[in-house]
Amino acid sequence: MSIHALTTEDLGSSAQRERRERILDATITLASQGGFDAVQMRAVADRADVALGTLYRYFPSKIHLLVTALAREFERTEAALADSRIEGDTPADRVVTVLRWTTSGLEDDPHLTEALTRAFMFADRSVATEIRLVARLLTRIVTHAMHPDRDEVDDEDVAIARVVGDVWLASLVGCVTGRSTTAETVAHMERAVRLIVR
Amino acid sequence: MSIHALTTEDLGSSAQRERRERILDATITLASQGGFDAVQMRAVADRADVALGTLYRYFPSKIHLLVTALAREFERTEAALADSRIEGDTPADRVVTVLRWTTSGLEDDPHLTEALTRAFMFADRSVATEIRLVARLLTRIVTHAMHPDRDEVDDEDVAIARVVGDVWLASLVGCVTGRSTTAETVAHMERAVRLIVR
DNA sequence: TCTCGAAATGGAACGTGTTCCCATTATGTC
DNA sequence: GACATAATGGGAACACGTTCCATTTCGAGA
Repeated sequence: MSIHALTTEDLGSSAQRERRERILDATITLASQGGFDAVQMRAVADRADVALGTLYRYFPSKIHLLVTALAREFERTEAALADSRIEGDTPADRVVTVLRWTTSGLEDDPHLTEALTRAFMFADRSVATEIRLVARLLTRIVTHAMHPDRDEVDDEDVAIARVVGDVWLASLVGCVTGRSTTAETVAHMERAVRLIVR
Repeated sequence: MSIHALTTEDLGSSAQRERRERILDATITLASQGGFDAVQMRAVADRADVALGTLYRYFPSKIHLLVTALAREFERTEAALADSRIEGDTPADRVVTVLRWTTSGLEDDPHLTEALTRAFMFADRSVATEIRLVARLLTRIVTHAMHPDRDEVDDEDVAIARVVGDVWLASLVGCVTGRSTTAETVAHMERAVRLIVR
């Protein structure tokens, strides 16, 4: 397995950018229909109208593919949140709002959630770059909810946001593994946030 | 894949109990030598002197196998902790002590840590029983550190312990995916515990 | 327009988790 | 001890992630 996936900048031609988008679209579609197991590399290649070898040239493994798709979703989420005013008077309230909002999005598409979560959790060191990107996005989403007005945040806030992110991920895993229902997950997250964010 | 793994109670004969233990021992040995990828079902079967079909009769998947092995490790950890006096004057101090202790154990055997963590994180609903067992053990270990004297704990404590467990798991994932070093992980966990446990 | 190197294609092939089958062996009952 | 049943052994077979290669297509520069 090669070390690096092709990043957006590497792709000169627009045909390549389009191929890349088609691949990620196909990934999301399949994931959303049948979850992690349904994202089969041959199926992704077929649906994206791309040869298997090409798929592997763009994304060196199924995990890279899914984690990159997750990063793209997060980027869209962040973009959507950047524009909108977040409900809530205190940082904790706003973080809860964002988590609720995100979680309900996931609830609407449990297969997709399962696929992306499991990929993220199963990743190993070779996916470090993509993982870091996702972690950074998640932290930014949380810190932005805490302080929508600020552009800069201090270390303390980042640490808090990371803990919130940890709880969020662990909660997702709990949901995906059937350890807890969505309602329980939301309640747990809310309780955790009120413990952590003050 | 069948739904249930054979639990200890199901195994009448001592030959069966021994086989089961041999399988789990082989799993730990292989995991500790080469991590998740080295735990290959044929290799486990060979080393445990058991046929592949028998292995699958005892543990319906590689994930069941690894998560069960993790549960056994946790049971031993809990037993070891139950006897010993835990250093620290406050609940937070004691929780930090326990996490440090456990984490250093994992640091000594990074391959094993990687194998067990990734299995736990990759598990799906079919492993719910084993996952729940592990989660219960983890919660008990933390609540016991918080209140070594009490036998009963209230809901609040359980909620707190679950958040701590969440952070611990997310930190492990961070370690395994190469997002953070062991030192960073320990620091992050410690900071989180002091935020959460009061 | 032609040429050349890079990218894409189509498909074979390999490794490992998982399933299946059936002959053999242990286990428990009469 | 003989039998019925279940458990085990041994190994082939299948599925899907991944690799590899021969061939074709594409696109930029002469």
